[in-house]
Amino acid sequence: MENLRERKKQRTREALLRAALELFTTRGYERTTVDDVVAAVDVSQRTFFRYFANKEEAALAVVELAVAHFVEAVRARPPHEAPMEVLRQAVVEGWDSLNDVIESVVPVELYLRMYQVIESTPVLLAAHLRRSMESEEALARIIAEREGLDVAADPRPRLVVAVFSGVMRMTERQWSTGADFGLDAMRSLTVSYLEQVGPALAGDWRTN
Amino acid sequence: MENLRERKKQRTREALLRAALELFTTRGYERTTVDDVVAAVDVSQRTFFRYFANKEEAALAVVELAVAHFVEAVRARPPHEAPMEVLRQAVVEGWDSLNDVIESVVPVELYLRMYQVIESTPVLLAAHLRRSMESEEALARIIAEREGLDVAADPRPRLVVAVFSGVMRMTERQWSTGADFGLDAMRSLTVSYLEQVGPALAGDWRTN
DNA sequence: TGTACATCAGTGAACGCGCGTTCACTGATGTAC
DNA sequence: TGTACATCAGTGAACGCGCGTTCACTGATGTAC
Repeated sequence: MENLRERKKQRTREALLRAALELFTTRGYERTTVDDVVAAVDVSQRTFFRYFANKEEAALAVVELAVAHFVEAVRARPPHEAPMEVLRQAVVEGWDSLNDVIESVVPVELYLRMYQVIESTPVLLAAHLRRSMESEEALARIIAEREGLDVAADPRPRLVVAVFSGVMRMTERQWSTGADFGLDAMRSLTVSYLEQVGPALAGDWRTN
Repeated sequence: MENLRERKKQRTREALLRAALELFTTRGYERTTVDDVVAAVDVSQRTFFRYFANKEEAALAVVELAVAHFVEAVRARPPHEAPMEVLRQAVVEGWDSLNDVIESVVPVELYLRMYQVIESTPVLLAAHLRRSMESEEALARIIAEREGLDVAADPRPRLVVAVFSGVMRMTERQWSTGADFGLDAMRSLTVSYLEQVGPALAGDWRTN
């Protein structure tokens, strides 16, 4: 950002990203070619691949942003909190600031629509899930470090993250296919589901 | 299977599948073309696509078999068992019979090697995760039905499956990258992790 | 048991397609003096 | 403030590649009589 060259790069990247999302969300991911995107921004195809390793990466860039934001929120939790509580607090608190983070790059409304495209496009959903797996590993390491544990020796950090991520993925799914599709709805769905995990795991539901 | 034509089809399919797995596991998935596979079996490329919708499907066919086997095991659990127990029992018991199920199609050793290829090939891992998501939905419906619940109204069936699947995915990952890579090791890893989920979720680990 | 017809797995060759790569190049921006 | 050189984003055109599709066809298997 410090000099003109950097600012120009930033602008080119954002123009590409916005054009890509606009096309993906209106025409569909599969039916948008990289050539369509570069034509919209009026740069060469080569330039696109300078900013994004592949088409997929452009589609998922904005989700990556949200994930990074969440991971940072986890890192920032006070050291006395228990693991599950750290994750829960980070995700809930993350929603509050997410709006601004997204908006600084691309309209939130576009982000939300892109989310639905990802969930409903098999290749994108698949890529998204694989990337989520990678963030799980990162989260497990953060938790382990907080607790002074070694991920290779103690499975608990990975376990708690795996459980948490399982619930989050289910939340994403329900959210993206549901009627109320806004950041607030996601927030309350998250809270509600995380509250119900305990009871759901416990014994026989019929005796409750 | 009833007539000659069916038996021939079966044999063609299995020849293609075996050749594909053999090539994928030795040369790698990306560096094996569909043309390589059909050349090994000496049929036309067109024939390959008659049996597998795409290259990916051939690579994941044998995993699909194991998943279907597990889903059946879940269906077969006695009605008095609690949800989490159903899943746990089904997966543990599933391993016992899995060997025979796999072996009837392809050598188990090839199956195991293919598993490692899937875990280490980004596109395949991504596709595998997406498919797993689909089985999660099927499992949730089975659990809901057992309990006389509606998946749309009560999130607990999906929650318990999401948690279980999160743990299973972590198990797969640890297993496939670990030293002891056999069906028995997978079984004991599963049991061990499922045992530790409760404690891992509970409060502060340091007080234990 | 034989004949006539229907079905359908497999053929082979050609092709469209879009992703991602490659190259030598241009011109704007940055830096040193 | 000006000059000379270095850096590097962007160009444009061409290309390789393999997946997956298409077509009209052949010949083996199945079925009806």
